[in-house]
Amino acid sequence: MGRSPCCEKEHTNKGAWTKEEDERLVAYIRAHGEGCWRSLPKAAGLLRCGKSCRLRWINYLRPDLKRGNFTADEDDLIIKFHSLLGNKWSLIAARLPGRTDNEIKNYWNTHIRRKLLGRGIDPVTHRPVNASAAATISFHPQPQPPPQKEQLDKPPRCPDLNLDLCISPPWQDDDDEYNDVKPAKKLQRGGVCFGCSLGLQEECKCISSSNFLGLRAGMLDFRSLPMK
DNA sequence: AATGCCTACAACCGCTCCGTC
DNA sequence: CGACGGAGCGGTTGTAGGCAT
Repeated sequence: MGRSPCCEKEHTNKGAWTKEEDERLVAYIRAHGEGCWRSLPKAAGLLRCGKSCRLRWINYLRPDLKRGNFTADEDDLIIKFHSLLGNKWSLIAARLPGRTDNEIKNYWNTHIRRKLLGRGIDPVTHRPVNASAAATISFHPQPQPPPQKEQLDKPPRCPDLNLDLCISPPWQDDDDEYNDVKPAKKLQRGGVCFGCSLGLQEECKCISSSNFLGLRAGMLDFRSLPMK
């Protein structure tokens, strides 16, 4: 027995939203607030999936959205955040007020990726393209003997890449209790805050206050800080 | 004017996370 | 402690509009 679908597909509209649908959704959320997306469409009189309503509100209808072109400062921030966080668009969006994860993701794929490639920078590794190629080559520099069975079960590890989403002092690697914590929890349990890791925070109590990535303090507006 | 290609972005889909029971 | 269900995330797709031919 599988999970029940999030909505009755045969009774829901798909594709672009009409002005009337937008107005209904906005009016309902203004009156009742966000939340309970699954039941919202029915309550609001919309023939839409709850997920679709949530996406439309978050990415397009929310009143605090900035919209319009990205500034050069925002470009730089996105690149910096992406170099540290990877494709964690929601985390990046949380630090760019008025921007959504979808918007940043699209902007990255259509503009910034190309911009970095044009500068000869690999948009995935944030290293010069030639260096990335060299790193790839050096990863298997010589013909390798046939892998053992246990090696086949594990993906190859690149020695240059730490794929764990964790920016933290090295001592935490030896902390067994800490290693049992899921990555998302680790982000909230200490280490250097995101501002410090970028060199944007001049005075910060990130370690003592466990304010990594600004998750405890809420949204940080890095645009108010000097760019280096 | 017609056609084809390219770009940008809104929206969808499938999966994971996380709270609740 | 595991199952379930809602919410959220990230990858991908669809399509409208712009541009070149």
